[in-house]
Amino acid sequence: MDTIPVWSYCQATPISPFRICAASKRFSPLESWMVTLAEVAQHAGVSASTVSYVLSGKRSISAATRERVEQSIRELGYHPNAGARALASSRSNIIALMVPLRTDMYVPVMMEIAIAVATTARTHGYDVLLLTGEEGPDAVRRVTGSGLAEAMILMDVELDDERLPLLRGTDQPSVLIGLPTSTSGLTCVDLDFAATGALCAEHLAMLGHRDIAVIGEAPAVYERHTGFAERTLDGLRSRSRELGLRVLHRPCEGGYDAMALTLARIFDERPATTGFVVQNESAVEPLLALLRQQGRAVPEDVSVLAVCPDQVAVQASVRLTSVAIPAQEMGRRAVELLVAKLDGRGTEEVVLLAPELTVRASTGPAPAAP
Amino acid sequence: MDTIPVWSYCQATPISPFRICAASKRFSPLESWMVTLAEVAQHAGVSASTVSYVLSGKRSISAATRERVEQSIRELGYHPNAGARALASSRSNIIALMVPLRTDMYVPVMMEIAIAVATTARTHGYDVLLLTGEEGPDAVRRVTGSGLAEAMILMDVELDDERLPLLRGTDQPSVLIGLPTSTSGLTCVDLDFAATGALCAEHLAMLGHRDIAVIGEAPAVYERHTGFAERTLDGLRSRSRELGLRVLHRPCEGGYDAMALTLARIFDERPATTGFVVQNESAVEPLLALLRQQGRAVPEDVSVLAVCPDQVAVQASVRLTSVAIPAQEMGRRAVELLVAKLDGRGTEEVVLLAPELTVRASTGPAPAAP
DNA sequence: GTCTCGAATCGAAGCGCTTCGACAACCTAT
DNA sequence: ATAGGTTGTCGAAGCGCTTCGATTCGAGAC
Repeated sequence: MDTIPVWSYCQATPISPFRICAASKRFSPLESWMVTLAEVAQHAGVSASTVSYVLSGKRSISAATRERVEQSIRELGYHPNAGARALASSRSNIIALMVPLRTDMYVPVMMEIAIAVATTARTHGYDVLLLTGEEGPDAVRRVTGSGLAEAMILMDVELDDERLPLLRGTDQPSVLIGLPTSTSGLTCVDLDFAATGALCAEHLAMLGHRDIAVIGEAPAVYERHTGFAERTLDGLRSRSRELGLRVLHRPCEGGYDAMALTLARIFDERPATTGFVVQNESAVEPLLALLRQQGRAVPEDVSVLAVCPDQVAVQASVRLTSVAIPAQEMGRRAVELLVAKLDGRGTEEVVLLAPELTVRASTGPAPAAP
Repeated sequence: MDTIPVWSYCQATPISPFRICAASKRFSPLESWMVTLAEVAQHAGVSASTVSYVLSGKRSISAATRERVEQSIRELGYHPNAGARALASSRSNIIALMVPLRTDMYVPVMMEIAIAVATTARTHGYDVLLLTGEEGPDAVRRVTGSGLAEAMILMDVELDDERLPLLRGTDQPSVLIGLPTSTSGLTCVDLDFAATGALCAEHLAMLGHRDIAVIGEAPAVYERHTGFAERTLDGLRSRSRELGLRVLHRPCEGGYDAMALTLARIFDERPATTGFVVQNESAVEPLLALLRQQGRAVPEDVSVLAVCPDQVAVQASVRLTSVAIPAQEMGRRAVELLVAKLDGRGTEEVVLLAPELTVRASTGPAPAAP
């Protein structure tokens, strides 16, 4: 729809010899030889600064002028040059998003967060630069140092993340998705995993279960002290203690073979186990299949409670009672907090989203003791 | 091959006397402690242009000078300003990656591609801007127009994608991951899905199967004419014809309920079906479970052949014979083609990766006809 | 000893935009 | 009328970097 009548401004605006020569070399009307602010200004018969103010709205402009300028912008197909803008204003309108390089867990959640970040950022006029964890702390230095991005969002935060000192040491706004051990001077968004764990314990306790098992993420996830995994466990354990539940925690790689081993060990050690909490998407289906195979009915004999996105819960072979992971919400909130900081409103703050448990078909009253 | 960015050495941002005097001249609010080229030049006792040439290597510099400059860069913790660079050189060193907004299919593959793109891009000195499909063609216009990104990679290309005319009409390099109907003037990377389909047909035919069923992606995927789904089907169908296989194709939403319905219909219409080709990650596990439940053994009674990443194939309840989707390779190749174009080498080109079938435990000889 | 050429360096002119101070032109209130 | 505010617009000074001559200085070539 942006038809660009090249001729109209070729005739009208001999700005510089450079321009003329470039324009005459030009072929297709769609081609992006950049139209500049100055050209728009000349076309509209105003000064460059006026056009700039029309664009930014930082000074009042008469309706007539504004209209004329906007018309010219449309006619010429003008797009402000991002580099020039960034240079002159020290604002790049880009925020960096650092996603984990590893794909040993929860890829769909990561993706959903990333997409939510990107779309929310756009509604606030920002673009998103995608950084992988590969570069590690250097990426933070590079991006802050070069002014490429004016703020950043970090995912997959470890409890004692090595990027945090850098973040604290810079005046560049940032938001973490995840919750490190110390949050002083930081802004964080996350599901309240401790409350999530507690909620799981409560639900199972309420149903009369006494022995429960937690099927966690892969051991590696715990070894590098990923916050959410440990926090879920802590919350679940401490609430369990209060409620008199016995808890067994077993990390699990996911997949059938690993799950089979894990499950065998669990029933070996605690034959009376009747409740499962699973926080590993790739372990859900294997668990259900193995239970079925062993003749344990869900939810009559054992209950299974998952911590996973709703979509996974409803697509499983048994519709799972679950605590949802609100990936989109997390991405959205992170951007909003960041934008608030960039606008000067907004503060250091920790936002913990309250967990919500949805009862579906995988949990029920504990069976009467044999 | 690529110049190594000197500034990546520096560990911190030490304070220098020069900064103080320069800073007092300046009142940029946010980046008031940015070290500039000029400051490095002054510190090293050379002119700004010399520093620039040290950085870019575009003119010869004596070893002594080079060293002095690099020393200063390190001491001052200098990072070139991205905006200024982009403005002066018209090269932003950013490539845009447009990912699909929808998450109705193959999220892990998308994520893997995205990460491969990001890491490969970094090795060539580029950063990646994350665009979602939400903005549609406008995003292309915005990004090319503003010079924000100097090139772009598009994922989730439809057969007759509305972004293609824009791409053809601009001189901005681009690479598609996927294969539209017409590729003239475009560079594309994709798995050769037609060959993939053919390969599946061959494998099952070789094993003696006569009636096969294809469990495809959700109907919506076909309705919007996503290339890979249709091409797989075409390849499979035409090779099947040659081999005398009868083919039934049923799209499927994924999940247990949808799969149960689909499967029932298939056996209704073609009771003699003994081979399945699945191209829908979320349908794999349901299919296996249902077959098991119906007393059909895999691979003795029916064979199941998947088109999916290897990781999915080995984690399933039966180790699946599969044609791999080489997500990483695709991302990597896309970037390499793009960089080649940006460097002036490289041409329009269609790269189709040859499919590779790995035999695992889910396919075997067709059972003797009853 | 002069001439030429290449290597090494510098100075200056932008790149396209934002922003600040200046200034007309018009309003009110005196 | 005049002082004092608005309002709308302009000119010019950068932002930090790249790049294109121009310049200097030795080292051969003659």
